[in-house]
Amino acid sequence: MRISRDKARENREQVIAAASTLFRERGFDGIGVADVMKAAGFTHGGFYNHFDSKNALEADALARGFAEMADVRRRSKTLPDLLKGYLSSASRRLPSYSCPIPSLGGDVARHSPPVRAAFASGVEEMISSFVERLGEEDLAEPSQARERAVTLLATIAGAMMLARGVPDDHPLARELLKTPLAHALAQLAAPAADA
Amino acid sequence: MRISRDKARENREQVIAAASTLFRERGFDGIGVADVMKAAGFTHGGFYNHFDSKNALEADALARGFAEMADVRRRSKTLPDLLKGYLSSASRRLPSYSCPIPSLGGDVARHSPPVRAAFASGVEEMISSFVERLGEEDLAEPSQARERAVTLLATIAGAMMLARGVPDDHPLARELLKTPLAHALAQLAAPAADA
DNA sequence: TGTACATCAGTGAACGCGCGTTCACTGATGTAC
DNA sequence: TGTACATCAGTGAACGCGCGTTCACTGATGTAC
Repeated sequence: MRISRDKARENREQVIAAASTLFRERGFDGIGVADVMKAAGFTHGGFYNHFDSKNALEADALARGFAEMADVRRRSKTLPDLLKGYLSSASRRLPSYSCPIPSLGGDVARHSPPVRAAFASGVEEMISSFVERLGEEDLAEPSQARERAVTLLATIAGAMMLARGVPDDHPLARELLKTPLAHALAQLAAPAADA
Repeated sequence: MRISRDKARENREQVIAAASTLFRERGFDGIGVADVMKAAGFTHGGFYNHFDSKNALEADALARGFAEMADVRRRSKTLPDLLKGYLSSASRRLPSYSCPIPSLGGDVARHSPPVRAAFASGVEEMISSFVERLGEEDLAEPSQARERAVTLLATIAGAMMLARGVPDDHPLARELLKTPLAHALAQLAAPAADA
């Protein structure tokens, strides 16, 4: 049965949304086209009406993940709040609804150019939004805001990746979230403290 | 043809060594048992004489990667030198011979308990060695050394993961190494600067 | 020390499964008149 | 506005390939006497 153009567009979005959460949870290679289509409520055959390949979906799903993060940022009142959420144990437990960088960043380096381009856009967007926040909230010297933002992203993304890799009951699981968070918050409180 | 016990043990090490570099370069899912055996100079059939499963090899290969990093650390005169090497563009280009965290950390969270246990050991070992260096080289207050080391590892591992994900010719590829490195070095130079 | 036999590391074919992709088909939608 | 036809989103079977794992076999090594 054919579907209306609008409905088809909507269905495509459903597929991307499903892929976005599933990839973050299980990795690009841990989820198949059929799994994604099933999660979106379809059979796998129709996939290629919407996407050229699984690779194309990966790029779209990654971009969607970053777009969701932008929403999360918009909902955070302050940068410190945002950091607390980012490095929370809830976030550690739920990669499907968290930043795509810790879960997919390592894989991205080995994926297709469109995936890497989507990754670069998402990373740049996160850095830019941190720069803006640092300025607005008076948390860094304007001349240092960009440097601060870049390092901050590296720290929180790295911390979450490390915390997720370690077994759930390992003391490091907690330490790898708590310590970098405390350190990041302390840095923001002392904007002129480092060179 | 049967092989001597010593030779067999040596062959096993060859397989682990090959797996260690190949997994870092292409990810656990990007390399098959047959690829690893071929790289080590064998046919794939003998694999199960040495390992219970591919999963078991993954754990051993990860541990080997961390052991190689320990060698690299031993060869670095100072912690700043070590950081420069870690965040060098050569290291970005050669994941096979670099720290397993940026390339495999994200995947580890989705792998078997033995792999995660090996990851936790490797991470703890890196943190401990950083703590030691910070103390020996007088780069941090003893009371803050552990916190510094944890955050430092998160920052450099996150930075390398981000830099590798971005396309090679993207400005972020350079910025994501340079900025966190400068920031880390500045922190070490001012050990008492933050709360 | 020498001999006979059991062991087992490595070989290469084969199995079975999952996955990305293709394809013929269906029938409601969109369009041309 | 109504009718006839073309389009195409979604279905479900099928294809082909790669991969983890198994297995019968080989022949040098290790061992028992």
